[in-house]
Amino acid sequence: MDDRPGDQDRDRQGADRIGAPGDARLFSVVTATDLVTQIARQITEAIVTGRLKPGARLTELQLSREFGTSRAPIREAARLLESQGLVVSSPRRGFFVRTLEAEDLRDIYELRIGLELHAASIAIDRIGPADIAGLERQIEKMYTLADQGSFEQQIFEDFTFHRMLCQASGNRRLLRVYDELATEMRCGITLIGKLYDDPHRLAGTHEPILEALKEGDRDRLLAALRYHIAVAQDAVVELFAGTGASTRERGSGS
Amino acid sequence: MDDRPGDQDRDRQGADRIGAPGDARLFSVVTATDLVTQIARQITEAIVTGRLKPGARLTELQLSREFGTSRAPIREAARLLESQGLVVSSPRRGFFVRTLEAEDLRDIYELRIGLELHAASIAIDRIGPADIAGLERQIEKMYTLADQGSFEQQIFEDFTFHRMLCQASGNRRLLRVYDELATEMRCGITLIGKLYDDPHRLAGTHEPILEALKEGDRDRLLAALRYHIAVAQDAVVELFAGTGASTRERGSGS
DNA sequence: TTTTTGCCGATTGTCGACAATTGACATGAT
DNA sequence: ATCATGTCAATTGTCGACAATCGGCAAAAA
Repeated sequence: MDDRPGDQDRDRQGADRIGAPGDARLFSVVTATDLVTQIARQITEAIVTGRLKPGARLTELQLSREFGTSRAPIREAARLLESQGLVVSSPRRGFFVRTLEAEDLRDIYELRIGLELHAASIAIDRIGPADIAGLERQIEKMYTLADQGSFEQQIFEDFTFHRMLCQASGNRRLLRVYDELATEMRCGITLIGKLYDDPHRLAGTHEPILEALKEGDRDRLLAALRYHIAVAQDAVVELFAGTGASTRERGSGS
Repeated sequence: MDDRPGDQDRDRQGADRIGAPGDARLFSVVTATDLVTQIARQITEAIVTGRLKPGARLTELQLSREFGTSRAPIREAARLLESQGLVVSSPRRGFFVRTLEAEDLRDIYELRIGLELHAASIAIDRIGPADIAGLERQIEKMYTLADQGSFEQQIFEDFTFHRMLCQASGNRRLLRVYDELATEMRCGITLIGKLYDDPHRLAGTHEPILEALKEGDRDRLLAALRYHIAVAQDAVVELFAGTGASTRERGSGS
């Protein structure tokens, strides 16, 4: 009776050191990801890119026809997405793409402030040169993408920056919570459309954060980060309110 | 085509106002909860009470025999638990009850400090007399349970207090994150056994928090809360290290 | 006309079975 | 003795089908 899992929650991609150290890899790992993962990924993609509108109904039969699978993997993928808050399930009516109210966005950003400030406060004591260099490169990437690059890419790289910050805290659970929030934010942002008029400004607003982090100035770091997120929050909420106060269409009758 | 969910994420129990306002309810609602929910609940219960030891292997067949159902509900329940971090799944080996390392506990409590302090900082501006009264009652309950009451009940009521605090923030997502953390903490605490020598002390340590909250003194509130959680963290981590540095048994051979 | 009742289609909840893959063991070669 | 290979049981991944349940519509009664 073998009763121990192979690896707990190590990164699935981290299949390094196969042979002797320093050998050039001949092949890349090939993973047979199960249908559940693929389906969940595709649905997530459709939601965050806005191809699937909030409130859209998803029936298992329809999805299974579309994916060419049986309903079982669909169900599991849907449950996965439900636990991430991307869809909600009405007991016997099916799944619906999550609708975001203005209140939800407020909650998300409010929580995000607390989370990232805490992460930064921890990270400033633990961060090493490698992490700082990574953050610098990330800002660089954002600048180059500001000239050429889609809106979605810019948002994505912005999220990556903040993710790296959370990662620098060394707290896995904190990072997981950030990831959960990030999906929800993406879900809400894409349906707003253009967010920043000037992409360069988006890239630039990260520099004070990095500066304070480099100098080890906790107060300035927290202030800069709080300001940065609050600005984003105001922009999002305002734009969101402008587009109609809710992603859910009002009921036509009654 | 009807394309709107009946209710988004309102409480399922909240089936009030059936008839005219003020009528006495004749019957209580009867809910036919599906197998997945029941199974997930039972497994969770078994894990947090320690009946299922960390690292224990769970095969679908065994569980389906035990529950008397097919494997489908088992699978979905297991996935649900996995998303909550109570079990981990090795791709084709099955599910294993999550093992907690000392590092995990450190992460959990570290995150908890950030989360609850943020919650308190928000709540202090929004909290009303009703919430404060609720917190007071909760402390009372803890005192009475200190004399008579099981260890698990005391822990449970302690968690309830902190949960109410998070709830007072009015931020649904923050509350959700706390709930996630709470299950993980329960998962780790029960296997340690007795935590506080004096249950009265456990109840008493909450009073400074409530006092500061009542007076609207933010600094004192945060300090009291930080101290309270840090004490708990130290106690847990220390006891945890004492019992063997990890919930996972070391490999016997090798 | 309004309300109640019965029915029906649509959709999920659950099941049993098959196929694919894994890890472990035994066998054979070096 | 050690390593590689082939085989096998165990377990998951996936499928198609059946039954239970729900929401809505139409018909009948008031």
